[in-house]
Amino acid sequence: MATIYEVSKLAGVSLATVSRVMNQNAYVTDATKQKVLDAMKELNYRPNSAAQSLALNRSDSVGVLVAELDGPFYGPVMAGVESELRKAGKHVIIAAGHDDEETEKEGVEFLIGRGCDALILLAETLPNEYLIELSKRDTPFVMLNRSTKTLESQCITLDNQLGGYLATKLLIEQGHRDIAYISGPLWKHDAEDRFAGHKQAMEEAGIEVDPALLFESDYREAGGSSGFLQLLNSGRKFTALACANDEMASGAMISAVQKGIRIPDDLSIVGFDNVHYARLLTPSLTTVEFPINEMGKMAARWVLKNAYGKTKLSYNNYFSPKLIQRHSTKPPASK
Amino acid sequence: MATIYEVSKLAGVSLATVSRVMNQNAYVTDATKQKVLDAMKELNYRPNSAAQSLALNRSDSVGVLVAELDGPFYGPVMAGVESELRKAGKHVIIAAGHDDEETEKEGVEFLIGRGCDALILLAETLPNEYLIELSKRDTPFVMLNRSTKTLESQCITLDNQLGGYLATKLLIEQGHRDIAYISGPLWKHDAEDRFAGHKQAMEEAGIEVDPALLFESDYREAGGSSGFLQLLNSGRKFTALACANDEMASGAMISAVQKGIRIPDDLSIVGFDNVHYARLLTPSLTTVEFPINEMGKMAARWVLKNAYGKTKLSYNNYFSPKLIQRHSTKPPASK
DNA sequence: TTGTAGGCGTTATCAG
DNA sequence: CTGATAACGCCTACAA
Repeated sequence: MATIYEVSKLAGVSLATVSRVMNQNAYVTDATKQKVLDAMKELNYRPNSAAQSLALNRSDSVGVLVAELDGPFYGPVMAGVESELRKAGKHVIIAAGHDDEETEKEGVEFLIGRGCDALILLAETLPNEYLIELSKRDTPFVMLNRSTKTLESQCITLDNQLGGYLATKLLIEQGHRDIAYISGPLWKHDAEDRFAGHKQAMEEAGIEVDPALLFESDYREAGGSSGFLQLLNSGRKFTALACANDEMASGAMISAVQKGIRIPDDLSIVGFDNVHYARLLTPSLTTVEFPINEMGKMAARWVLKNAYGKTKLSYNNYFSPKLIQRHSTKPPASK
Repeated sequence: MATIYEVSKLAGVSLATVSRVMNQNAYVTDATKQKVLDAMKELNYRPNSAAQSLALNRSDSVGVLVAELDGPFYGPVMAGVESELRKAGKHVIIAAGHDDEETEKEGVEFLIGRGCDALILLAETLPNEYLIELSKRDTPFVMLNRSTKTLESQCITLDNQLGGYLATKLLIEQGHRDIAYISGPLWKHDAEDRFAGHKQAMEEAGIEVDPALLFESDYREAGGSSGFLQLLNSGRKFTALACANDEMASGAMISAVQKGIRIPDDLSIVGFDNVHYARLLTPSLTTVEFPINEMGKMAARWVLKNAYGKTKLSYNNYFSPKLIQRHSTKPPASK
């Protein structure tokens, strides 16, 4: 690979001049500029980014940590981040945290070690203390779907509680009173908030939250299936089921159908996230929209603004969920 | 950030020694080694990877180019690649090509410019000539789901034709004779191959391929919907439909249901890829498995072997598709 | 076993 | 406007 030195020799100028035309940050005669450009073309010159990073103390790459690289939720985040960052000439380095504290920490160190200029973290298991420590180091970072008190300005969040509230409220408005709930792992902040929203809606309607109609699951499809089955076996009747995410809702739906339960006639189901395939289920799933792609873009803009000094950029760091009504919910059959 | 120089000073040794204990590639007294280790800990030292890259001419990162970062197909590829590479201490840099030739080329240059040691390409639009040119440059690369004659050893492929064949053959074996086909964009190699498999099965059964029962679409759900509708409006009867991927199959399925067509009673549908949600559709979708996650891992191993000299590693570069029978297919209703 | 010194490819600060 | 030259942080012969 050609170096800047060879280019300068061929063009008959000094390296400094070559560097100048590359970075267009200083005046160079059109004539010499042309000579340099020609030389670069002829040698098929590409700057060595490691050398640039070293000299500039900046790598033009930002690290993204998500739990998984596949799955209907994380894909759109990365897509949003990448599209926005790429436009700005920045690179995306990705690490998966697999919902494991140790792995997530390793991921962060991995990314920092790689010289990322900033980090975008979608991490559930990292303890607040760790994040606070991290904020004292030199790599700026922004968090998605997580709110840490002392780091508010670095958080891009969705009002999960409102989402949970809207979902259950719809059910109530439709006339349901016996409403079961399958939550995500309650140590996760968003699961906790969504559940709080559910309770809020119930209380507001004067309905007591029956512990027998609650099941704490894992945000996964299989977990939704087994949760539903447990609820069913408990013997307590319910005409509606709210799930803390669409994956569990789809699992529950599959299990319900297998048990001969008709949806929404015998049972209404509402999910959360509005993943891509929610619309494809039969019946199509009523759910709460989580604008995760958009939030990914906002995270990217946060980075552009706060780590790359693009001060003109603006971004949102608070999003509101919206209810998406489809066909998995309807008023309960009158007895 | 502390540098190797500060560590050496604190430990009272030379930089060379520090470097040696870091890289564990030369003998160092246990005593001095300990001193160095202590100093590193105390300063919370992390090597600067840009400097390492510059000195070693190696970045320990590999570039991955896929069409999209979301979607049910690409996620599992990245997950496979990342998991395998991460184990080996390599980083993954991701770029999206968006199925556009110019964007894909930019992506490749972007990745090379970033100093990737190797590339994993899942690119449909890059012309063979470009790839051949690329193979003459210094960054080794492997391609997924694409076979370029002169670059066979760098291709990890699935037998798409066999897959297409299996899908249609199932339909035929079930007694269908009037079989419609919605293909992917035929300029894509895999779409072409899958379609070839379809024709092969038809011919083998002595059934003529009726052009009125073919529709070339775009591999997307909406394309499957509109394709199906066109087929329906053509007036030609068909009792089964093979789609070149699951996304189009799901689109077709949705449209069929909206038209009051029962699946599989009135119409059998088979897809391709076995994406995650194929199982969640109603009825669950019969399809052809594309072990894309596994193939991603293989690509990673190719890189480890061919770009990082891990010669002991072995990998497969040829995969066979398997039919996954579910509930969207059954013998046609007897008239 | 340990230290010295040169080099990796760029950028940036000075002079000129 | 252009050219030396000193960083940037690390690796690796070569010496000691």
